Amino acid sequence: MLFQGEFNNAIDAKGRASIPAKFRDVLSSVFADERLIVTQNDGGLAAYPVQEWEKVLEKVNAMDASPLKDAINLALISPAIECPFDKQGRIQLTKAQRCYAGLESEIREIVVVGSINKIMIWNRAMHAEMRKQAENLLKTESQALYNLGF
Amino acid sequence: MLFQGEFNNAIDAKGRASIPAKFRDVLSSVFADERLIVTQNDGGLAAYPVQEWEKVLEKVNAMDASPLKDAINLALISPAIECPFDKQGRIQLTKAQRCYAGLESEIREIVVVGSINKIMIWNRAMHAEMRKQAENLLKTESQALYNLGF
DNA sequence: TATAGTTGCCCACAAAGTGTAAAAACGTGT
DNA sequence: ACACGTTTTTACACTTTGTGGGCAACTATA
Repeated sequence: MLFQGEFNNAIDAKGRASIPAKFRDVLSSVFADERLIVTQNDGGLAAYPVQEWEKVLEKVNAMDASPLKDAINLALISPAIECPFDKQGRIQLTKAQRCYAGLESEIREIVVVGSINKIMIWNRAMHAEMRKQAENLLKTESQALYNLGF
Repeated sequence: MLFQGEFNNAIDAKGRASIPAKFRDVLSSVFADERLIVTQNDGGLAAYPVQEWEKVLEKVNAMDASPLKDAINLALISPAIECPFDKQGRIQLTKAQRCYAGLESEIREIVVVGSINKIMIWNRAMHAEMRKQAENLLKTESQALYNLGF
């Protein structure tokens, strides 16, 4: 369990997103490397420690050519870019990244979510909507949840 | 990892496309050569550092004559021309190039995408459409993505 | 040779990105 | 509940980058 928990942070007017101190601690203590590779995934941004990202790259490179591989390259690999931290623990997101994640201009509210080996960054309103939909699905599956121990 | 990331830039009324500063840095620091060879590929424009382009040429030349080789020459090699930078970091695209890539007249919005050893330039709307289709495919392959570490 | 279109070069302005400092908010332990 | 240290946000100054426009040189066409 590396990255865990949700944090309601903000991006400033220049598009810098503050990453929770807990996640930065994980980066320096577990990975000894404060760099993040940020890509676009499923309407949000996904930030991987370099080490984890390289594992992903190797696996993708090992794939035979296929439409799936092309789609992965187009949608997930090409947009990926290293975003270094500044002294305040923030990363600068590019325009294209903010545009993709619905974080243009006036929108400052984000949620930063730990997801095992990566960190997800969402438009907070969008994330709330996704959660609502997930909860609706769960309501129809109470037996399955019970069996899982929830 | 040479060229990486997506950048929402513009072409001006004269057909000049600004290339992101990050890519220009890679050109001068890694290749020590600011020239780009621009060709047409898959509905967009592909720009190669001269050095990389020459590698491609050698490999194609080494092929035995075949319909495939002819097609490569016709569609990929012949249209290629060198596009030098102006002092503002832009390259001048020809009419034929803009026409091929769907960048006629009024269309100003492009996306410049790093793709390892080359730089792709797309009509932004077209690129968004391609991404959408890629993401649709990815949605049907969530198990495969998980296995790859995404 | 006149004309229109294209190309390259230059400048200038606006937008975006970077760095630093300080204030506000938060959490912890006493 | 209070004080303290940490974390996050705000604010401002400064630099870089991207974009638009002017102008002159060149090209092609008629």
